[in-house]
Amino acid sequence: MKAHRTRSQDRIFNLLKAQNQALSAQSIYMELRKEGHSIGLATVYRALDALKLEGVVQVRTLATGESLYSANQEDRHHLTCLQCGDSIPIHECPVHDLEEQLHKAYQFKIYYHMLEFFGLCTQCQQAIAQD
Amino acid sequence: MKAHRTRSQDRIFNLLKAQNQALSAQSIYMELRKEGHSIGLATVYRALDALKLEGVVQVRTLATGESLYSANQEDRHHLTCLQCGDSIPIHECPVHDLEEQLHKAYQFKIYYHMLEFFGLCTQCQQAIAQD
DNA sequence: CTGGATGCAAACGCTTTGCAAATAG
DNA sequence: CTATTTGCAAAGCGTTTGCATCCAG
Repeated sequence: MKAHRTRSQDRIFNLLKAQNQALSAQSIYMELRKEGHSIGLATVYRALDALKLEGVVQVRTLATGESLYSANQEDRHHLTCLQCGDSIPIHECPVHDLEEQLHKAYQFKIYYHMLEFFGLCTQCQQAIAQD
Repeated sequence: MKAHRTRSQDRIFNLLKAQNQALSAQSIYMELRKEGHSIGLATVYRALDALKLEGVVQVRTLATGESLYSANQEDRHHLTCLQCGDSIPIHECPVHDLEEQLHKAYQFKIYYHMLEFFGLCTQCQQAIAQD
């Protein structure tokens, strides 16, 4: 078991903790460069992988294939429009009890969950109706 | 509003309906070629987009960035291991009531939802402990 | 001195786009 | 005949990998 955390991992973890929203790997990269660190994109991805496996960073994969990373443990779920891609954050979340059950039933160590709703936002419903 | 559905859309929709598991765009493409249709990969993606917007096809994006498409309406949620990528399907789902509430609260037309759990499977928990 | 961590650039894989040919109505 | 759909090839974009260098212990 590797107890130790590298310098890049520390920097990235701190950056994420200071954030109140999820960041893409690319924006983490650009942010760190802006701060003067000569980090590489590959390192960002490698560090995120490690933090992910530690369970301290969670990932949300967008429909575009891009992944957003965050270190805060809040429930942030979304209503995402299939047409325009807009995401409305919601806070309701009825799955914590289930998480406990699943842990017992499958011996699976659950770090976090993702709950996303897909459909059409009000505007796009109207836009499509007018076609 | 486009009522009509193209030939490719029909073929793909039928293929998906006949399936009891979600398929990637690439495997849909290969399956249709195998059946003798001279379809292009671009057409597959375009048709999937249209079906998605109709609300008759749902998408699940893997951590790899690949998307899986399905036409069945079952609740198929998963426990996914962050290390080995293995997915255990589960059937519990406590979010349908919430869906109704959200529809009313946000005027958002919900087609489907995705509920995914991430962590470590039993094997990977052990493998990591032995490092 | 040695193994891991790092940066860069090239490779990779899925997806999207440009465009001309085929097709539908 | 006009608009839409299609297939192909090329481009796009986020991510991963190969490799030489750097750094920590």
